[in-house]
Amino acid sequence: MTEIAKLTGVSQPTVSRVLNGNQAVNPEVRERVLACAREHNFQPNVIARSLAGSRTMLIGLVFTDISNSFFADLEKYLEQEAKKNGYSVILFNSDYDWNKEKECLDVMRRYRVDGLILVPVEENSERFRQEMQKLDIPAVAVTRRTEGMDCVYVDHIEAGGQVGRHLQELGCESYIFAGTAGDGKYEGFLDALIKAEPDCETRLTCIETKDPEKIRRILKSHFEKHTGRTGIFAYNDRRAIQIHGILQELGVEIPQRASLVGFDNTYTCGFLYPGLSSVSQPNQEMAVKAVQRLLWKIAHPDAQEAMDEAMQARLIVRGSSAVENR
Amino acid sequence: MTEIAKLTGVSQPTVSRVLNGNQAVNPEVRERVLACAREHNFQPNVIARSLAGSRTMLIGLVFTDISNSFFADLEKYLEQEAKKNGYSVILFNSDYDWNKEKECLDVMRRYRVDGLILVPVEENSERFRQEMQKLDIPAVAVTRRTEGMDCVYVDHIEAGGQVGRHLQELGCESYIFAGTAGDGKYEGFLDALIKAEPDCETRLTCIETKDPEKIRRILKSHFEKHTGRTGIFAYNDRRAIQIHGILQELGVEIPQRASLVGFDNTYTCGFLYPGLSSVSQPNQEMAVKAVQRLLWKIAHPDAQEAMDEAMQARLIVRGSSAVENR
DNA sequence: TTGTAGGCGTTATCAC
DNA sequence: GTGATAACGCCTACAA
Repeated sequence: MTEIAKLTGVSQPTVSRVLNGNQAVNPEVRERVLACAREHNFQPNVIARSLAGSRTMLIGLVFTDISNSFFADLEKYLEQEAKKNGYSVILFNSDYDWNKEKECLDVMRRYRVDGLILVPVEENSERFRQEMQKLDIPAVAVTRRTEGMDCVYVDHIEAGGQVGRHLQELGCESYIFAGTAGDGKYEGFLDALIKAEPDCETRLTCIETKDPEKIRRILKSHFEKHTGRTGIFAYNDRRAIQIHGILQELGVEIPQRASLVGFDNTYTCGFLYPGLSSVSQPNQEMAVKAVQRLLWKIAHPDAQEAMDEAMQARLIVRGSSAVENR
Repeated sequence: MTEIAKLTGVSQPTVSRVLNGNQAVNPEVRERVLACAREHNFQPNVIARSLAGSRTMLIGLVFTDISNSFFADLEKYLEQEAKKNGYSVILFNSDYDWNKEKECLDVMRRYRVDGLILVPVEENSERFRQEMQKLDIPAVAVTRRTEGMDCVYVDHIEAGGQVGRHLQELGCESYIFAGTAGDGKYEGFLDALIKAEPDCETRLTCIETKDPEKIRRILKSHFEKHTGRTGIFAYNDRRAIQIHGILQELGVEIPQRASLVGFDNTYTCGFLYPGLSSVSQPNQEMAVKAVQRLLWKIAHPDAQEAMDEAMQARLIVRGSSAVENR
């Protein structure tokens, strides 16, 4: 800037004013300065700007694992929305590790990011709450409901319910849930089933392991015992795709004997055969909402109430749980 | 820092020296300062540090599309390696759009990133070369070979060759390549085929479209006409998975009538049935190499020669192109 | 409308 | 060893 000031024969602050366009300057001077800046492809030093002003125009992103395509997708939309508002994103993975997450947060603090969007590892632990308090940076949690903190997420319980009702309509005789039993998806799923069949819990198996070999054995013995239709709900597409493959390998007909539903509606769902039914999360909307809320919090630092609004997921039915397939 | 200085009764620069640990300070003072810093959970302002010193400790990452799981995976390793060396990453997507890429680069310049790792949209265009020159930031291209610029990438031609030879060994009567004909993968694939069967080009079909319906029609008519074994090579797993599904839908036996090979070896490959053969890129090694090279360039700003080292891909054979499957 | 002065939180360069 | 003091590149008064 100083250089441009010299070249155009004005003072450095004037250059600043022209480039930021917020204050009145002589049109003639403005043109001269702009031309010079363009000519030299001047890019303002945002580092200096950050130091002088009070904003860094940085949004910190902390994911558990960006190589999960669901998060990768989300990050794209977050970045998009951030950029639209003049912000850039700085990104870290916590690897589902609380200590790494803590480290990430420290680094964010060092960078004096204006705001934080994160997928908390321990969304409701006390130490997480304390850490966030100590950090004192406007933050929004995504994907997970976080008590006492702004968050946007889809209602897993409700989504699980949708899946439960859907599989029930198909006339399943037994059910399998692949994932953690403590999950909201499980809860909603089970609740929906119980509502219509109070005794169904006896016909519901939960596969918690991730080991493909174990999953294979469990499924094999299950389908040897059960001849009727089984409704399977996997807590994410990755797991669902895995099960999809195992079922094919075992020669279990999809959807006739096994009706399968995944979660996240990743692009692969439509590519499989039969297509994988899956619960679609409103990714882009979540991203937009999270960024908007964050910007609002940045603008209103002493707002009290935390936003806690569940978004609706939508079940996309494909071949793997088609109602009729004859 | 100033505050800590006051609290401990030393000067601010001394605090700086203690915290950076590079200069000699009185051990007693050191302890006092460290304790105070810990107590207040002091996080140095890297923005100020960047402005004062000459390094931002930021590495800019420009991807074409991080929602592609191959890139997402790569970014994880890049970030990991960067962090290991004290760097943080700031991330942008170019969306395969040259103008957006240019914008990203400008923003990187504004942030005065110390170095740049990018997946260029137009790896060999003149305007890209000029832009990089103008930018004048140490940079390394990943994934794509880039004339005159440091780059780490896998040798697509060689990889295509591996696939060609593999499919040939299976005794295929015709071949399909799904992807852009100009690609290195295609080139190597074709070369390998021609080497053994000079006339094979007449039996090679190229599917360039991305439209699933069109792909479906082409495959359908192909397998109506050809009864022998067809070797199919898709330029990435995404496309391969799509074809995998279509083949199943059409009732074409894999691998007996259609032997399928993808590219990237994403996690889904092992989950499909039959498992999808795929070319595995050494993701982590590429990431490490890229970061290391970048750090080296940052340390040696006026090094002349560009590194241009191709890495080896490795074909992972699974059920979709199993040699025998009876 | 414009220039001058001071400061943002560090690092770097001096003397002491 | 340590404390002044001057940058770093910009923004925000304030004064002219």
